[in-house]
Amino acid sequence: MPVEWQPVQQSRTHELVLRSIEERVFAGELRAGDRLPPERELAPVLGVSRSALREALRVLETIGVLVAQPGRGPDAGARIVRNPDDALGRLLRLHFALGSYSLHDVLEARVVLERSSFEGAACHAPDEDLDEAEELVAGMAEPGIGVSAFNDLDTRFHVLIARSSGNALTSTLTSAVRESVRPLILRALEAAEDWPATARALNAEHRTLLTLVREGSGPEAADLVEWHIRGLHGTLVEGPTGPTGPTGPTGPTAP
Amino acid sequence: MPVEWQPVQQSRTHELVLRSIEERVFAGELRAGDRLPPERELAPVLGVSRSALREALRVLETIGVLVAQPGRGPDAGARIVRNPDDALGRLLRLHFALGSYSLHDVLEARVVLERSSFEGAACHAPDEDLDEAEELVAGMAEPGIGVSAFNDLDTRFHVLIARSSGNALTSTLTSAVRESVRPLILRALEAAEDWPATARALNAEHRTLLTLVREGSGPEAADLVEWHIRGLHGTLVEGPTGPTGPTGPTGPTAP
DNA sequence: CGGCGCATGTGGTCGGACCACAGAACCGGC
DNA sequence: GCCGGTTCTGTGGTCCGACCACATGCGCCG
Repeated sequence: MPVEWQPVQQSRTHELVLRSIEERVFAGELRAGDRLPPERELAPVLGVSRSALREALRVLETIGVLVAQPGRGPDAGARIVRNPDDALGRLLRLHFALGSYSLHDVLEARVVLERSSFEGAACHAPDEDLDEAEELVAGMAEPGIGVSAFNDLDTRFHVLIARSSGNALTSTLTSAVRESVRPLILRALEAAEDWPATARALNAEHRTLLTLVREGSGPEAADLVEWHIRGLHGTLVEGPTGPTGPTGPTGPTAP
Repeated sequence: MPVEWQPVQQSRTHELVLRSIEERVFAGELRAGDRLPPERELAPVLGVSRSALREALRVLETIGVLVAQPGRGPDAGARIVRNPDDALGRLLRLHFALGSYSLHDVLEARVVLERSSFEGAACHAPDEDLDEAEELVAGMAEPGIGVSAFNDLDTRFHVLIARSSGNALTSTLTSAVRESVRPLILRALEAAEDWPATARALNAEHRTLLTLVREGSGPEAADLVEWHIRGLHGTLVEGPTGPTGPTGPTGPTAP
């Protein structure tokens, strides 16, 4: 049994186009900032219809590798860009909603990633980022803050720390994972018995976290953020992210 | 400065369609295994052309939440599925090739994720997975194994451990991150001065790792895999371009 | 010389047509 | 009555041609 069987190469046209463009990217011939030829030119060059080409471009667009602008001028047309965050966020959100990942899995991933984020931030977070984080924490400490606004600021706080850790990849992953459970956290906060007390408790943790990061206590910050996340997730319940509908994402799963 | 400005909501038709379908997923109305109406029916219902609908479906397909099959019968049509791995892999590969992430970032992410994988595997990896891992390690120990085959087996080994750790999300992330640097590792192995010795050294680590996992020594396995990964990445060089050679799909079986 | 409008080029959308494929239904022979 | 092959039907996949919206840039006209 040397090598497992591979699914035969599907040859849908737009996939071939996609592969062709991908190869140019891998080969370094297409780099961020470069512009693709106009669709009406590129399609016949590749030997496909404009529709097929457009579907391939759409794929690249959703991956965050391409943006397209109509009009005329230096900014018009299809340009190669680097914007993975939106794509990754949408991917994880959808799959979490579909039940590809259990809440427990997401919790563990968050713990692992954010521990790394805070350790990294304690080492080399620029002061201006920490100042901005301070503002976010202050915003969350506003008395009478709404659950939704708190959730927004909390998300931005964690994402900001991740970004300031100096690692773009873990930052993106952290952000996407945090976003994917955002609706659940929102529901949990809304269901909190004593919301002001909950907010105060979370804020105390945020302040301590920030202090630890400022003084460079990476391991301590990592431990605290793990406790912070586990505590919050303990109040979450697994369920459809939407407002209605019974549970039971126990459908048959993909291999 | 209450809230930052947000880019105005683009209203490209296919994005609206996408949003509409996404909402159904978030609301739990569309679940894995469900089938969408045929394109020719759905398009007029949504009030868009078939092309616009198809572009939205293509997006969902690249995200890994949809598959489409022509023909007739229970398996035909567009079905909701859960297959995030391919999508995530393609996303990270492209962005790594574009330089969205530095090699150092990927290294750190690998360390963080795989530490978690091995710790999880030490706790609850099923024996059959470990047996399969044993086979992979044995395959890598074959004398005279080629660099490419070794790289294949090595990838499968790390991905298998990740999967057996019981966390689908970190498993997917681990796999995608490992895949994204696969071409670089391949080049590094090819450039190794004494390849057989290198292979022997890596294999010794693999065997020790597997032993540690079997006996449930999670932290020790985590430390060792960190050392294992850092050692290998230390030999990598940040290649401006990527994976495959100048042209061609360079079949993975090239001797 | 300056302002205004049209020509141009871009992506975005649409409708229709045809193709390939695979199950389903049908019909014939046995 | 059963089995076989043939035809029908419905699905996604592709292609074509046309038009739309928009932003730029040029040229015309005042």
